[in-house]
Amino acid sequence: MSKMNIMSKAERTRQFIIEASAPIINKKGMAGTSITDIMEATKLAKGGIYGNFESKEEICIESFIYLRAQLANKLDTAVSKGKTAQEKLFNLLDVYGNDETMVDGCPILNFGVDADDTNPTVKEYVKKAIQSAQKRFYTIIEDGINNNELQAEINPQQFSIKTFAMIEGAILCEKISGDHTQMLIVLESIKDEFKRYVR
Amino acid sequence: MSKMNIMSKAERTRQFIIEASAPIINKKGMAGTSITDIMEATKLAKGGIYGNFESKEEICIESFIYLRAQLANKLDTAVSKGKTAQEKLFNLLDVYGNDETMVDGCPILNFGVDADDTNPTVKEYVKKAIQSAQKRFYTIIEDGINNNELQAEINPQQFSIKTFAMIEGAILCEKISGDHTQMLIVLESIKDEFKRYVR
DNA sequence: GCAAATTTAGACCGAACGGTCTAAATTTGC
DNA sequence: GCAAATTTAGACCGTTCGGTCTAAATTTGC
Repeated sequence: MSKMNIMSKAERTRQFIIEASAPIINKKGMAGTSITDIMEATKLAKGGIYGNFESKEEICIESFIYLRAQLANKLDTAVSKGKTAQEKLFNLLDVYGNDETMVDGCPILNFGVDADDTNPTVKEYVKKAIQSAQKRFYTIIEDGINNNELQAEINPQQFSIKTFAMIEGAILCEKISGDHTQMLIVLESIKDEFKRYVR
Repeated sequence: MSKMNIMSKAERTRQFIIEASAPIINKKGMAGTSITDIMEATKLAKGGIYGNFESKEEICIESFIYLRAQLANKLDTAVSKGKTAQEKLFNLLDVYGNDETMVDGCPILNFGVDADDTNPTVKEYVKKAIQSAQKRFYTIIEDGINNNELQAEINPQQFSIKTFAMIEGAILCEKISGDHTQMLIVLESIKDEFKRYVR
């Protein structure tokens, strides 16, 4: 064919399978998602799947990596658009507060709970994802202190751990109760707490 | 036999199956737990299981109800041992902070994430469990205000939502990272925030 | 545009799945 | 302690599971 591409056919198909599978696995869980589900979502036959992945587990792992990267990009972009620590933090929180972002739920929460007692490989990836999500908050605070934008009394470690935990918990409550106001209350109170330390 | 019991044999067996299955389902998830797992844990054959339950789903539902009741009792007991709002809250938080309590993870978190997109019945039970867990915090604060132990500026709704979310998020982080200090940091900062409103 | 290499369809596999059913074992009421 | 009722064991069922394999289709390099 005259069409050319940087990625080989297999690489493109592989990526296509990941993108089609990720939201399903994120929703139904690793054990709850069957190869048949993935076949239906991709309109590929078994050979098309197993020619590109050696196991369902590999698809699950790559799906988490993909979802996590997507979300991290979105969050990093939001942060980078702020100039001050306050702008960065509030932009970041607003992404978490945007309904659209978490339509299928947070992959860290979903894969974390799913893999915790069943899949050490995925668990390790989730662990790294949690660390970098917390670090995103940490860095904003730390920079704010160094800039003299924030009082040195704010504890970046404590703030980042609290904030991340509160958001993940709020995602759970929001999804189960179908009530977005819980997330909004949480985000507002994080902002209020932050403001106490703005000089 | 001469042995008598308030519960019939079937009722006792049913309860035994629930108690044996609940920790497994809490760990491995509903889809991830097979009837064979339950047979092994109970040392019962299929007939012994299906003579007492009409489906795996029913076992899952009853397992959640059981785990939730166990946890609620533990938490309510801790609260009842406090005289002041502060004692009640701190006792409650200390149960969450006790490693032993959540050995297999929080059923609200585990079943919530698991059932969210897959099982509306379980989801509804989790929703009720979240509401009553939040209410436990709410009531402590509300009573504290009415007693004049707390300043009226504390917002019970906001406090209970934040606190519950933070704890659930901390359970996730703790289990994935294997680091109990995150939970301790969260609990300490909840206590610090509370103290700001003590008269 | 053609031959070689890669990729995909789909039949096929054994194992495990949730669930049923009957006969044996056990509990129960008296 | 015995007959009736209940409960349990485990063989059995059809379905679905994850995964393999070969032949056909497609992409690739030249």
